[in-house]
Amino acid sequence: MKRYLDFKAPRRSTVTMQVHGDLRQRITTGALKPKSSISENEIAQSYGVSRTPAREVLGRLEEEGLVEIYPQYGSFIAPIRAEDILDSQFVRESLECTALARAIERLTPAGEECLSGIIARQRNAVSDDEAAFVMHDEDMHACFFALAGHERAWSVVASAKLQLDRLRHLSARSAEKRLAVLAEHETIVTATLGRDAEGAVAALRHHLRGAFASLADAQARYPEFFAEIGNPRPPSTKVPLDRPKNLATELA
Amino acid sequence: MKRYLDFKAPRRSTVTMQVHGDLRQRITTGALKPKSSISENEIAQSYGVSRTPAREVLGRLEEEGLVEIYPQYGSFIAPIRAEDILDSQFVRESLECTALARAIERLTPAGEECLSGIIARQRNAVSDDEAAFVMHDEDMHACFFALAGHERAWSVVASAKLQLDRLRHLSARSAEKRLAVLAEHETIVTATLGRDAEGAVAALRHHLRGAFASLADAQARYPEFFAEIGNPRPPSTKVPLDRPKNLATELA
DNA sequence: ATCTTGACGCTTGCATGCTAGTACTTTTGC
DNA sequence: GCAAAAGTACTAGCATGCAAGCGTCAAGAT
Repeated sequence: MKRYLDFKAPRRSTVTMQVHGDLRQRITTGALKPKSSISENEIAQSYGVSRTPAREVLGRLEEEGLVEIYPQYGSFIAPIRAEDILDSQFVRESLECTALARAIERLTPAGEECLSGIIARQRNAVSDDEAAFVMHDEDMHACFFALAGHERAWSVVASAKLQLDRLRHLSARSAEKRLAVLAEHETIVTATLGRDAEGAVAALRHHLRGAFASLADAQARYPEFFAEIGNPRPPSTKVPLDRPKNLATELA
Repeated sequence: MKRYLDFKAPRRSTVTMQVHGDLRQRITTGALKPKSSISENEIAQSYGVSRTPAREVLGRLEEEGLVEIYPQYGSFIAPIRAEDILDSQFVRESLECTALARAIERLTPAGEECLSGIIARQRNAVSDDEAAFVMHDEDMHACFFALAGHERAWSVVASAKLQLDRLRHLSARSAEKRLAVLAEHETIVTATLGRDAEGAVAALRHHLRGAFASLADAQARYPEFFAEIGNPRPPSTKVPLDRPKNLATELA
């Protein structure tokens, strides 16, 4: 029996990880369209790997809510569900606003500098480098969690954000919109540096809500990407964390 | 190419699901001790299945933070990490308090009855049926999310709760403690039914914090179950959702 | 013309064999 | 005696084969 080593090098990259990351990006960006078919064999062949890692990737994507697997029938890119968008928004807004408030309580000079630096870098990228702009955007949001002393909680938001990102990529992006986003970021950071917790949280909440305001519009423009109403997401492969009872029915 | 069917029966139970659920419970309840070895072959043999589902289960458990996998060396029940406990507590407290506040805004007679029923059933189980007591406990917390209209957000809390549950099972339970928990629940529900959002949230926050107050004590009593300081959880198999940059170092 | 039925192709679930890499043990060289 | 090096037993990552279940569609019965 091997024994646990308290200091152990982290695991290196595997084929499964790489394919998983690539497919996740292609789904969230919309390169792979919702409801389209995606089988184990298809993944295995297109990436030149065997069915084992392909199968594992499908399982991970299903846990993330990006894929639906129907045994003996097929697997599909999950349609976008309005309820998922709303729930993800709820999770993100709640966690991030709480984190920001706590970050302001603990704000140090080093933290101030970190925030200022992110905004400065984002301002540089606003006009021409969209990839860098998005990266700095995420940095700012993650920074709130780091400053709050709960860096790992950001990963929870990042999971919820997957669904929101799918929606975001359905809307056209432009330099004007990036400018507006930057302005909102600056408002948040300015209030944060001024220790104005209430104002900063309000600005953050407004910023986050703007991101998903396009839900109705996207639903109207791309109805084929959305789930039919009354078609709840099928339960995942993982055994449900709570008991299977449906509380909603008890409330009806 | 198969096509997506909007109305499709959910997938049935698989061997992977069953083993996953069983192992998850045995880890969170402490039946499997942190840092102990758990290999693919061991799982496969003890459950009478092949290595494929066993391997898949290990992967899922790793994503949940309950197992650590070291390639070509072995897999182990993850040690309990104080930082994980604190972050999980942060996530749960933030989401659940937000949900409760929103639930009070939307509270209907049916919702009131649902809450009262849960409390009544829990009161019946307080003295002799611990399993039922815990079940009704979870029901109440999940109910807040259902009443808030974000039932799916509860699954996020349930994930975070896994780490907290591991800690909870290190503390002895007794009928007295159950009575205290019931009293706290009653305080929360009474304030909720009275539309006292501030009081209800405060009571809930106090209730949630009591659950993890035993961290220092457990760490002192069972040091062998906890991770050494400065031994961060190794990155999971899944490609990180955020960029690998460590914001904490930038702040130091 | 319509309905039933059965063969077919495709899918995922699971079993198994092989390989490369790890920590540990033994042997070897001095 | 001791350190370095070769050997060993185990691990997880990956490839591949088989089985069971699903929808599809064509052939046949009514």
